[in-house]
Amino acid sequence: MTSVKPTMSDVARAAGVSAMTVSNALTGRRPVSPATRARVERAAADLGYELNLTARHLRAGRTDTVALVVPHFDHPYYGELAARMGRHLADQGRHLVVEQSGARREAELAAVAPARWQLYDGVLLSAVGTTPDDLAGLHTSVPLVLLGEQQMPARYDHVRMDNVAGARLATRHLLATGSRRVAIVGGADPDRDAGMRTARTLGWTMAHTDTGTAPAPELLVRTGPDLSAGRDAVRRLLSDGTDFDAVFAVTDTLAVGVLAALAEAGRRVPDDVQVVGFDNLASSGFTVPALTTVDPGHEQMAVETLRLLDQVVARAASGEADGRSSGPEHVTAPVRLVVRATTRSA
Amino acid sequence: MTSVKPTMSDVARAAGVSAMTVSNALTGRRPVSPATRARVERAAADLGYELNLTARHLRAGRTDTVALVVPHFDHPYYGELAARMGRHLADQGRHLVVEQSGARREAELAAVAPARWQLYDGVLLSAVGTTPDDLAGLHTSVPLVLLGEQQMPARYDHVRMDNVAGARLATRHLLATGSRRVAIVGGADPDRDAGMRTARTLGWTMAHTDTGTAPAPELLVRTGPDLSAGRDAVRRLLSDGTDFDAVFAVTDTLAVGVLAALAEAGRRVPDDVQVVGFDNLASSGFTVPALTTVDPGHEQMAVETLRLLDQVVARAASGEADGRSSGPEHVTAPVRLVVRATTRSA
DNA sequence: GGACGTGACTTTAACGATAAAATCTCGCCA
DNA sequence: TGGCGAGATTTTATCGTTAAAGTCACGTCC
Repeated sequence: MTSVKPTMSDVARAAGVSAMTVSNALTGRRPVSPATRARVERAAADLGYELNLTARHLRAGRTDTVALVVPHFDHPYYGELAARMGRHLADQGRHLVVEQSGARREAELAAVAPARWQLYDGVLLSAVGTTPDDLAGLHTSVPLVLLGEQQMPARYDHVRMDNVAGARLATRHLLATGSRRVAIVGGADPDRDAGMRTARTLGWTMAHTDTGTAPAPELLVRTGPDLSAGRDAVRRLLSDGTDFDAVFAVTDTLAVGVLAALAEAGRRVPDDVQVVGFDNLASSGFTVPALTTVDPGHEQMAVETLRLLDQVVARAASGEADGRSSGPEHVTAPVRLVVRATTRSA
Repeated sequence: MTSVKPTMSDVARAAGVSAMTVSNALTGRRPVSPATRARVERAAADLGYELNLTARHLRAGRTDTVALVVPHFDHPYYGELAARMGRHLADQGRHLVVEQSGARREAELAAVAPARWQLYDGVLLSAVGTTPDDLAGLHTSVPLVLLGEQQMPARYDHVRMDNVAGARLATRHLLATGSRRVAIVGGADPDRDAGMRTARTLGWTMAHTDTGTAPAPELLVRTGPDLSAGRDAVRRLLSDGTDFDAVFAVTDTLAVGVLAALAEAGRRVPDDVQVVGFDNLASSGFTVPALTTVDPGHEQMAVETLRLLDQVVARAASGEADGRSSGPEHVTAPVRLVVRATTRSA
C-alpha cells in the first residue's frame, strides 16, 4: 500500500530511535547497544528499508566505484580487460562499472564528460578516437588514468603496451622461421596518426630493417577492425595475386579472419603461410591451428593501471596542492611472444 | 590554488545572481534573461564549474542510466548482449553501465543489492547462479527485468531464448544429415537444475525421440563453461574410445574448443564429425570450418527487454498502485538455425 | 488610478544520509 | 552524596541541486 520507499527516518521512527542511530546500527561505524541494534534491524527488515546510496555519496563524496570506458563492449580485448580490472577492484572491495563509448569522439567525450565523472571515484579511459587535443582541453579534478595506444597528453597517467617491440618480435619470428614476404594486415601509414596500428606497423618495418631488408609496400594492407576485415584483406591479397608467405595481423581478431580466409583458399598454415597475431586473447589458443601471438602483458597493465589510479586518487584527496610528490607516469608493459601452431618451429 | 570544486553557489556569487538562477540558466528549465544567462555562462566557464550529478540525482530521483549485470565481462555472449543494449539505450538518450557479478551467488546478489539499484533507473539482470528463491526474497521497487535461462520467479518480467526448440533444431539437423551418434558437450542432467544446459539437453533428447531413437547416455558430456572445457570434453570422448559422429555443443564457446580438439586429433569436420553450436556469436562465422549454430534471436531479445523495462519503469513511476494495468510478462525469443560449414548439406 | 497579470529573479525547504558536536545515562569512586 | 567519565544516543548542520513558493518591478485594462 505505502509504496513510497522508507528512509532512515522511517526506520528510526519505527524503532523508536533517531536516524543517526539507525545509521550507526546499520553501518557499525559507531557503537550501538545490542538491544537497540536488534530493534533497528528488526524495523529495517519489517519496513523493507533500502539504503539510498545516492544520498550517501552526496554526503561522503565517494562512491567506491571506478568506471572503465571502452570503445566497444563486444570486442574481446576490452571484455578481457574489463574482467581483469573488475576482479582486481572487487578484491579491494570496490566496484567496477563499464561504459561504452562507441569509439565515436563525441560519445567518448560525453561518457567522460566531467559531469559524469563525478559519479565515480576514478575513471579509466581506454581512449580510441580522441585526439590528444580533446583530452588536453579537459580541466577536471576527477582522477583519470588513460589506457591505450593513442598519443596522449603528458599530463595524465597513461598505461600502454609495447606495440613496437611486440610487432618487431612477431615479425622477426616470421623472418627467422623462413618467411620472406610478410604481409601486415591492419597496418597503417606511419605518418597518418599515432595509434596502435601505426606503432605495430613500425615494428613490422623495423624487423625487416634489422635483417637488412625492407618490406614491400604492397604487403601493407589497411583494414577495418573486425573479423570480416581480416578475411577480406587476405581475399584481396589472393585475388590481387600478391605474393606472400606470412601474415602479421595487428590484432588477434583480425588474425582469426585471416585464418578463415586462408582455410577457405586452401592455403596450409603454417606450411604455405605463417600467421602471427597480437593481443593473446583467451580464444587465440583455440583457433585451428592455434595462433602464435604477442602477449601484451595484460596482467602487468591491469596492476599498473590500478596502482596509478590509486596514486591519482590519493593525490586528489590530499588536496593536490601537496607539491610534486609524483608527476604523471607513462608506463609501457613488456610484451612476450607466445609461439603456437600457426608458425613453424625452425 | 583553490583546488576545491566550485558549486552552483560559487558560480552564482561570481555572476551576481542566486544559485537557482544559475540552475535555470544552465538547464534552461525556466526562462532567464539573455543578459543574465550570458553572465552565468561566463562565470561557470571561468570557474570551471562542473555539475554535480550525484546531487541532482538525489534531488530528482532519476539517473537516466540503466544497469546491466552480467556474470562475466569476458564472455563474448555477454559482450555482444551489452553492446546491443548499449546501442539501443544510447539511441534513446539514456546510458547503459555494465556490472560484473562473477556468476557467484553472493556477488550477483550484491551487485543487485537493492542499495545499488537505486543508482539506476532500472536494472537488467542476466542471472546465473541465483536460485528463484534468492530473487523471490528481494522486495524492491526498483524496475527489474530478468534475462537468462534460469528458472525465475514469476513476479518479474523475464526474457529468455527458446533453448529447447533451438537444441532440438540443431540436433534434428545433425540426425537429418546422417549422423547417428550425436554427443552433447556441456549437457546437464534434466533433473539437476532448470538452467540453460538442462533445457538444451532436453532439446537434444527430444530430437532423438522425434526420430524414434534415444541418445546413448555416454554421449552426454558435462563440462565447464569455457573454451578449454570444450576441447577437454572431446579429448575425453576420444580417449575413452566413445563412438560419435557429431557434436552438439551447448554454446559456441564450447564449440570452438570442440573444433580445436577435433583438428588436433585429425578428425575431419564435417566429414568425420559434424558440429553445431548455440548462440551465433560474431566470431562463429570465422571458425575453421565456419560453425553451424543456433541463433537465439539476439535482436528480438534486446528489443523485448527494453520494452519490458520501460513498462516496469512506467508502472513504478505512476505510483504502481494503478492496478493490474499489465502483469509481468515472460517472453521467449524465437530461434533459428544458421547452417554453415561444420555440418553437411544433405 | 487601483487591481491584476507577467516575467525575472530570490528565498526556503527539501532529497536522504551522516560527521561533528551536544546531551543524556549510568556506574563507580572518593 | 556528589562528581566524573565512558558509552549510547540525539541534535544540528551539511553535501549540491532544484521544486515550489515568494518577492519585485513594470505594464495593462476597465
